[in-house]
Amino acid sequence: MQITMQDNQLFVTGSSRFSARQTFTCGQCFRWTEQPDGSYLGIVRGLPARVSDQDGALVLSSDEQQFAQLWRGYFDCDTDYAAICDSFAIDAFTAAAADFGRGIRILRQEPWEALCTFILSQCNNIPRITGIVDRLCTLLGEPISFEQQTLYAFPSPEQLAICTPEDLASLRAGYRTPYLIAAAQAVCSGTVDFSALSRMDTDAARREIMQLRGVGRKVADCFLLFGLHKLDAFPVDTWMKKVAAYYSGDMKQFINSPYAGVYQQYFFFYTRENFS
DNA sequence: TGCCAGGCCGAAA
DNA sequence: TTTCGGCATGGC
Repeated sequence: MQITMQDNQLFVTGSSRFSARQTFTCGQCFRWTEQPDGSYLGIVRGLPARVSDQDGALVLSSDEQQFAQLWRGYFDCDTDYAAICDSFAIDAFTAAAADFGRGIRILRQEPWEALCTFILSQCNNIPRITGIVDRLCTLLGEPISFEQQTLYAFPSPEQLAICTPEDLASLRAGYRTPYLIAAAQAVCSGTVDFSALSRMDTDAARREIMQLRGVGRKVADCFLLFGLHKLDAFPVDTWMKKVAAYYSGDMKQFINSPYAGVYQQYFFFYTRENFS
């Protein structure tokens, strides 16, 4: 990994090229908004940033200290994605999927935010999920000024735990609203402990988080992958069937792979763009 | 207008 | 264990 500073921007290059569009629009996160110049604005753990890519480099409005504290981990800069991509390519379909999504990084998102956004994702579409999350942050999140704009941090569990469904009616999240409040209360009471879940193996963590109302196998696996970066989380029995319908090969070697969760996102991105 | 979205829950078979 | 209707809402 190489880091250079130029015009108050950090350029990060490594073994794999980075694509802001692929990383932010592949469906793993819902809080980065595209700007007219093609860059993206977002907030992670209360810290705002502008992110873009240039010749495969990750370009970040950050200093080196903040990069070391937050963005290096968030963008998973120490993982060799080129090697992972290459390992996918065992036939024409997987090679095409890997090449198609070669700029994706599996972000290390804040667990609480990932849990909420994937609770909201159930039986929903990405534009609407994005809208609900945006309204949630505008309603309850801390406003933060950044480059003459106001961005909103993701609200804390404590803020959500004291809300009633009526308080959140403006989100228009439908039957998902009580699930969100219940999750917040579980986090506040210590029933759900992200640090403890992070230390568990994937199956144990899945069983724990599925105790929450409104968290089934699909939401749980998205939380495990995107919130806890457990790359072996994999919802074989849900949407992957749709992928398998397009794909006649043997899925077992993917399901058993330590990078099964990463496959999930590459396949999802590839099939969504090409088959939907 | 009608279909369906990156589901989950609970009842019934 | 599997199947199925209901659930809120709104993109397309």
